Amino acid sequence: MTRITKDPAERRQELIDAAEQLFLENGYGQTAISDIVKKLKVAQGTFYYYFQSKDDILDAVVEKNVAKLETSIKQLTRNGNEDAAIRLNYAINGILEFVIPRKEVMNYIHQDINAVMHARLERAAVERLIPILSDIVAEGTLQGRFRVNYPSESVEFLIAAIVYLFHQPQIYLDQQHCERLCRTLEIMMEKTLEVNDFKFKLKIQT
Amino acid sequence: MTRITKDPAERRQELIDAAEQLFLENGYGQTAISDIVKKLKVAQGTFYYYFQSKDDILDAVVEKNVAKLETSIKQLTRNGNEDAAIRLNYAINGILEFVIPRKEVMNYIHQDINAVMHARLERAAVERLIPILSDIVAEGTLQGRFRVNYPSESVEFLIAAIVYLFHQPQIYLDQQHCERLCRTLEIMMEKTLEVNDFKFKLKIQT
Amino acid sequence: MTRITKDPAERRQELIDAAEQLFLENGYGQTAISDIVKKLKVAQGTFYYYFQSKDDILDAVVEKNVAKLETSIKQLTRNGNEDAAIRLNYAINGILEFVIPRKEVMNYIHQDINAVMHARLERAAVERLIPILSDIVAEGTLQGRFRVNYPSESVEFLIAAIVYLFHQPQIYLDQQHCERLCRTLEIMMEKTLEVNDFKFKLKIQT
Amino acid sequence: MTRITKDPAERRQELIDAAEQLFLENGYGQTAISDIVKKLKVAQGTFYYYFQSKDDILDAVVEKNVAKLETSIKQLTRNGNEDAAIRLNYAINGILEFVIPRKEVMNYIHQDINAVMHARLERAAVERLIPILSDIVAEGTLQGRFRVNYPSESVEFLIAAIVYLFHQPQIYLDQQHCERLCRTLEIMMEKTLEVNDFKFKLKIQT
DNA sequence: AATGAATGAGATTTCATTCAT
DNA sequence: AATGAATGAAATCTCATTCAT
Repeated sequence: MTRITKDPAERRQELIDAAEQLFLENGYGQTAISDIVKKLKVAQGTFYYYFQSKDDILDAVVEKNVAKLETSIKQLTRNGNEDAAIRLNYAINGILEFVIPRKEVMNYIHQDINAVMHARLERAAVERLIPILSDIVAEGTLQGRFRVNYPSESVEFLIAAIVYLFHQPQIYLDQQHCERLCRTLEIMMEKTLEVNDFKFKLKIQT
Repeated sequence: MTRITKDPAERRQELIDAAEQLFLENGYGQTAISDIVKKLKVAQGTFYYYFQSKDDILDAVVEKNVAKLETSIKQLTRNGNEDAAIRLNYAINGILEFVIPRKEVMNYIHQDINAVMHARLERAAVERLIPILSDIVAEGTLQGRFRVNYPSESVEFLIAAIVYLFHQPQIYLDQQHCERLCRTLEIMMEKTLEVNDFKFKLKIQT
Repeated sequence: MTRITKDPAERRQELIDAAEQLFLENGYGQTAISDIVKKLKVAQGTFYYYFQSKDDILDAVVEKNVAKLETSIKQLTRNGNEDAAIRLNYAINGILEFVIPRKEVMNYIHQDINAVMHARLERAAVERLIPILSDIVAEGTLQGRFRVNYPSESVEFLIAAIVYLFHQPQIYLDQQHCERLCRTLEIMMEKTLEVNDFKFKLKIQT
Repeated sequence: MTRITKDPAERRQELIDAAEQLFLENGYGQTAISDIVKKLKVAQGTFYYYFQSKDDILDAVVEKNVAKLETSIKQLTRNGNEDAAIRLNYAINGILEFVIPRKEVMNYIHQDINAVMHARLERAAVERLIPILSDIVAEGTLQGRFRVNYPSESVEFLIAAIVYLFHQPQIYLDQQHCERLCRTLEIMMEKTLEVNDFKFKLKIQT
């Protein structure tokens, strides 16, 4: 009825934010466009003014998160003068922090309710993180800090490990297991990169 | 319609098989119950005589595959007298063989069309594989074949790596990358388990 | 299909009216949503834009009728200066007129085809009529026009009698029986309310 | 598999009893044939050996109850030498006792979940009770015990009153209201039948 | 008398998307 | 830029009933 006009960019962002929240809470499949517009109290048609389809806004939500993650990790590791091991440690913790969902959110992600969004998010995140971490590892290798034959591929498996953690809902239930996983990953990194005189230190805040 | 009565177990299996194929081809969400029954030329109600819901048959499909995988891996590693490293090598290759989809199937699994089924399958497979591999690694550790602090958790990350491979559609497109990933994983295993005098040898048949 | 947009209130009313007619003709259980929308030549989804469920529109149909009945009876008895007996007589005849279905409709209501709608309608009607009639009887009692110990409960049974008539399909078949029932009810009212110098006069138009 | 043969009459009765209980608990519409046979652990087909349709067994359930009611009331009033007022009093209390559902059952009958069965039961019960009560009232009238113009029709409304009570779920919640309704009905009977030197005494055991 | 697998029509409901305003 | 009523295909699931054994 009364029509509220906003800056298009802002409106678009609002839609993305609302969608993100609902996708997290109820799952992508369980969220209807009508839920999104209801939340913002705009008309159904408004949605389609900004997005071509439901799939389209999922892309936007994913992109938003991945971009944020990318920026954050780049920021943490931007100091090229710093020790590669330290930078890598920063990066991994940055990813963990970002990616391991907060306990509250965890309630929603149970089951495979969000399989669709997860899969999309994961793929995008992996693609964007690989080059960043690869650079660090490659650099560290050049500097003799690491010794590793396939820096890029090793990074892939390192990220795979983090993705795995992300998928384990019981992380929050079993604090000890969580600790052990962190320790294990630290050691695996050490061994894999053959780094000496440095201890990786991972932390998952539950 | 002439009525064809079958042994319930057989009919049930037929339904599971048909569902599996359709889920793979078109995705879980894109497959309707009506597609399944049409394929078998049975009535819609027949489906619901055997399964409570669509979700229910997904469980059955997943269980069928996981059970097959489990059996296969147990079979490959059953010889307790054999060297733990060899048995582990068998196991990993067995999983890879089973889990990395055949090229033809790969066409369908593109995108996240099967995110739901994948997520379910993955979780179940991981749960069932961890104890098997853990046993081997633990044994190998006792025998002094491996040296590893957290056998079980290390196995988890090892499986995470395989899961990662499973998710990479480009494996088939870039043969070289695939090779490098295998080499990398072999080395990581060696280093992580601190195994000497043994070279893991992974193979992904594309 | 060319899209015809209407004032929501109007569209909603159309749906209610169509549903009412179909419920009466074929019974609630026998009426499918698709019948309703077909009748109006609107899409299936349009129904669900206005009502949450089939049950929901039944409520609306019932409410529409009960509200109409209530208004009608209030209207007939609104003159507080009039003799309570006369007002009560008006009310009862008003209810009979409204509630005893027209002969044509009667064809459909045979059997228990409409048990669900009836039950719902009845309950709602009873609840709304009791206070109106109770007021009149209570007033008449105060004025010494009636003598009755439990005005409200007596009204309940009076309404029960009308409900009973409503349930007798043979009323139309046996004109004489119908007459006798009316006479009986008149006398019972007289006796129960101990009203003198007034004869209730009921009429069922068949 | 193992096939248990029973006396047909017994099996039939078991089916009726099981159906009755389920209809009461869950409603006629909500009870599937499969529920009935599951309860008795017989095959689906067995049902159709004894009954033609679901509707058919509803008839049987209704008939069982009505017959029981009829027998019970006839039994209570069989002594033709007794005072007609006393016999009528017996009859009414007998009906109340039979018809007003036990508190436990009441939990299920809420709403219109049982509208179909109720309607059927009611119609049958009314039809069978009218002649019995009419006889008593007619006899009492001949004996000068009652004075009433339309005995049969008066009985109809009397029964209507009881049916009304049967429909009031709140009877159990509001003990006082229940009492008042009984008192009111007693008085209405007295007045309607113009009986002297006798007080009807109704009782609803909650 | 009994079994129980099979039938299949049909019902309700959902929701992404469109479009006239 | 925005509205929101309207669309309609499609999907899941129910269940009374049948019938070969």
